[in-house]
Amino acid sequence: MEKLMTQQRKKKQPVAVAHPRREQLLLVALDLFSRQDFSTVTIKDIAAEAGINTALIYYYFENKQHLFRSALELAVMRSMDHYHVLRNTYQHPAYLIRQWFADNVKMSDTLRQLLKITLDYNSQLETDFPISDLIEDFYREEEQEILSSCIQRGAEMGIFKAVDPDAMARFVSVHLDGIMFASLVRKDVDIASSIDQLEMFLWRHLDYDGDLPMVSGKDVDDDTSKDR
Amino acid sequence: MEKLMTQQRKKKQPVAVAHPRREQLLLVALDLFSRQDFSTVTIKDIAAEAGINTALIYYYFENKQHLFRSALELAVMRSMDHYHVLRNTYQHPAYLIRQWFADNVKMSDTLRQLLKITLDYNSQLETDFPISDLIEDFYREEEQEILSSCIQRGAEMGIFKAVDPDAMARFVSVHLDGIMFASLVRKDVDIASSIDQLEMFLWRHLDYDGDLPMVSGKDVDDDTSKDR
DNA sequence: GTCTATATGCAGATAGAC
DNA sequence: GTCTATCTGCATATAGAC
Repeated sequence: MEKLMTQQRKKKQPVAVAHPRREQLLLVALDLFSRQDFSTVTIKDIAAEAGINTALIYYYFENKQHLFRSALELAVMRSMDHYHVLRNTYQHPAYLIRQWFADNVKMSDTLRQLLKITLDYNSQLETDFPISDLIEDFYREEEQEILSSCIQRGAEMGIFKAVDPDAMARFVSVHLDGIMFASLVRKDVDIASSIDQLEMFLWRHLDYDGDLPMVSGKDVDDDTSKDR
Repeated sequence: MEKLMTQQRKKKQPVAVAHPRREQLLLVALDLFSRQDFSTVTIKDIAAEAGINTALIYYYFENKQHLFRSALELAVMRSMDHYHVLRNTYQHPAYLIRQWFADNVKMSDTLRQLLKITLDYNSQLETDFPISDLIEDFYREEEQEILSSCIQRGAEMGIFKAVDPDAMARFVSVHLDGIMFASLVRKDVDIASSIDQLEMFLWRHLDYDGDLPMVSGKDVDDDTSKDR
């Protein structure tokens, strides 16, 4: 019996959007995997949450690990799509950076999920198929393609002080991870204000007053926000 | 049959040091739990690594979760002891802060373990006995007792610019978490230089040149370093 | 495609000898 | 204290009817 995923594998689009049931399963899995971890989420849980039978999952996915990987792929691709739209919507470095921060606040749930799942994955499936490529892509998009290039362009335009763009981008990105992590393990963390504070720090280090008018009405819509 | 741990529970010192076998098990567990996570580390693994029989673990610990919790307690207490010694060794705010950074580099393995285990714990045992108290203690010691008070004292001495000490301490502490997290999921993270960079940022924000002579020979010894 | 029924294996935990 | 032997339950995964 030729199964579905072998066909999926051949396509260039690994995260299926065409198959509604498959996608539904991915979304359910993503949600569960982000709240608990790989081992505590059972196939039955996922099936129950999706309202289908346990065995059906094995029609759409080879096994639990592949389901997990696919769910993670979906999450990463969504975030990267978002970044991509963001990059193409704003040209001005300061605007783009400011909007990037705002989006991170809006997407904080999704990002926190991603962060937690990534960490799980690392300790669970080290031996198996790699995931690092996905994660590296994600961070490169975020750091190099957005932050670093903005900082560099801003310096060339003369509105930012010249700093090492890569180092600065890395610093901000690492701190953002810290915020997400802290919000997972500590009660008294306010993500929005923490990100605000991070933004202030960045402006200060770029010798930029950051006193931009908020670009309202042009928000890049976060289509994952309806998850909650 | 009255088991051992009931006696342990009565003592004021929950992490046993008196029982060598028990402590050995905790150390082995700590090591394994930090590399994999709660579900993938089996009782058999721990027993095998410790060179004893599976059943013996249940003589020393009620069940797997209690073993896990005890191991985490041990790790937290060790770190807090370390902080405590550090606090009592250096009085000068700038020295203490500088040494705090240096120690974090030296203890980075331990801290990374702690961070990962904490996150695991949160997603595994939410319903069970709480761990938040331990973690909160740990962070308070690190942030409030060391960083925040140093920043404040430095400001009173006139060597640091006056900033909100708690906010600044929080920022540094969160960033440190970010570094540890990043080093877990990304290949190209150099902990030492990342922490160095964080230290630079702090000095800059305190308007302090940070050009202290290194206090050599007075290092607070890290007695957990022999783990590796 | 979706289900029922079931095989398989393994991890956590216990009983009890020594 | 430490072991051998074993129970129990549950999660992944498969076979096969519809």
